[in-house]
Amino acid sequence: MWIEDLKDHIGEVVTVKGWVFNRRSSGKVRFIILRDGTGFSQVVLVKGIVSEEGFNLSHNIPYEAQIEVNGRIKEESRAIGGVEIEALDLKIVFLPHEEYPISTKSHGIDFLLSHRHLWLRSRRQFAIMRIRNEIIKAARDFFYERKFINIDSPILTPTSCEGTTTLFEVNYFDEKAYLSQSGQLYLEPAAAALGKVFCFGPAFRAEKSKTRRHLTEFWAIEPEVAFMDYKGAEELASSLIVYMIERVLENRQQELEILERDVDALKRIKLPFPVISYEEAIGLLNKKGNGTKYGEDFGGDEETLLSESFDRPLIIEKYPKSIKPFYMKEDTENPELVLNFDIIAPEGYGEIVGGSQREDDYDKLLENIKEHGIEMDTVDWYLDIRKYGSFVHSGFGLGLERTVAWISGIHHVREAIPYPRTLGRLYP
RNA sequence: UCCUCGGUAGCUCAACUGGCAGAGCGGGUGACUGUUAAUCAUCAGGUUGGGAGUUCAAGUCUCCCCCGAGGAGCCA
Repeated sequence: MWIEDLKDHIGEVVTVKGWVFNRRSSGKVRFIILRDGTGFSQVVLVKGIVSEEGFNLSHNIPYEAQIEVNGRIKEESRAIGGVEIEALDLKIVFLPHEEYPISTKSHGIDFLLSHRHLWLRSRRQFAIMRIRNEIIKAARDFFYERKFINIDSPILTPTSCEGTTTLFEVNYFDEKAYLSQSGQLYLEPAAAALGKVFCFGPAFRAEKSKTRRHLTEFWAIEPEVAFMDYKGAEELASSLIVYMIERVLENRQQELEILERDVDALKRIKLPFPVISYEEAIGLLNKKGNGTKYGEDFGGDEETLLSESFDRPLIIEKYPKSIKPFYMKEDTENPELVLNFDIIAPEGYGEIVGGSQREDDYDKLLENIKEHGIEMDTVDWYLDIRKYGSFVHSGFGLGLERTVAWISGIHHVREAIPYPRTLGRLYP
C-alpha cells in the first residue's frame, strides 16, 4: 500500500514499502519515519507487539535503507499525516552501501545542488515537485477546457527568436543548429492551422545570469490564438494564473504547509489584475525614487518595486518598440510603442509572463527583421504566415519555474525544477 | 563579463591584533515504553581548495590559480 492511501484504511493490517527517512529510539519503543514517494508516515515498533526479529533489525537502521513493514494502521494525532503504522513485522530489502550524505540538518547550496538526485528525496523538494506537477496539470486542463490544441515546437532550430548572443549552438550534421529559446515562432503558423494552440516545452538561454530568477534551461507554457488581440491575451494569461493558483490551493494544501507558504497571499490572487502602461510604470517608479528613464527596460529591482504597490500580479503594457523583439505588433495610435504586456508576480518573483499581439503586416515585419539584423533565409518561412492570409493573433509565454517558485513561496527558481541547469552547473 | 562574499572533519560551522585545529549533527558502542531535527553517556573521525612567498611560527598575512554563492547587465 502507498502511504498517501493509508488514511482510508484505518484498522487494517497492511504491508508498506519505503525508505527510512528518519528514526528515533526510546528504548523499547522505536519510531521510523518512512517515505515512499507518495508521502511520509510514522512506523512505531513496540517491543512485544512487533516480531523480535523485526525489532532487532530496527536497531540503528541506516537512513534510506529500503524496508518493508507489515502492520496495523492506527489513527494518531501525534504522527504526521494523522495516522501511523503499528508494526508487526519489518524486513530490510536493501541496505545502503555507504552512509547517506544528506541529513535532516542544514546543508549548503553547493552540496545540495551537487547531490540534487538525492536532495529530491527531502520533504521540501517532495512538496515543490508535487506543486510543480499540479501547476503543469492545471495549465493543460485550462487549455483543453478551452479547446486548445497542443502543438509542441522543435528544440533544434536553425534560428533565434530572442537575440543571437544567448544561443546554445550544437552540431547538426554539417550545419549549425541552436537549442530553442522559445516555441513562439513555430506556434504562430500552428495558430493559422489550428486556431487555438499551445506548446509546453523547455527553452534554452545561454545567458550568463546568476540570479534567483534564472536558469539556462527552463520550461515555458506558450499559447497562441488566432483573432485575439493583446487585450484578449492579457485576460487569457490572467485567467490561467488564477486557475493554477486555485488548483494548488485545492489539491496541494499539505505541500503548501510543508513549505510554510503564506496561503492568504495566494487567496488574494483574483481577477481582474491591475493594468498599467509602461509610461505609467515609469511614473510610478520615479515617484518611488527610482531613476529609471523612459526608454529603459526594467530590472529585477524595478519589477519588485512596482509589484509592491499591488497584492496581485501586475500587468504592464505597451513598451517602447525599441526595447522589444521584432515580432511585436506596432501600436497604431503611437508607432513608438508595441502592443505587448508583461505580468509581474507579487512578492518580488519578477516577470512570469511576457506576451504580445504579433505584427500581422508583412511590410512592417520585414522592416523589423532588417532592423534587428536577422538573416532573411532563416525566417522566410515565418514571413509566409503574413504572406498567405495574415490574421490578427496574440500569444504569451509563461515561465514555469518562476511561477512554481512564486506559488510555492521558495526563494530561488533552481528548486522549482527537478534538475536545474545554471551557469557553470551541468551535474547531476 | 564585472562587483561582493566564501572554501577548515561525511555535513553545518567556530578558531581574537599570526602562537597546541574545536563544537554540533551524522557514524560506532551503551541507556531510555510515545518520539517529532528526541534526549543522555562514551569512542572514532583533519594534507584547513591547490601552488608559491613572508615569518622563529600561517587556517589566519601577500601573490597566482581553481571552485562555489549573492548581485549587475539580459531575460521567462
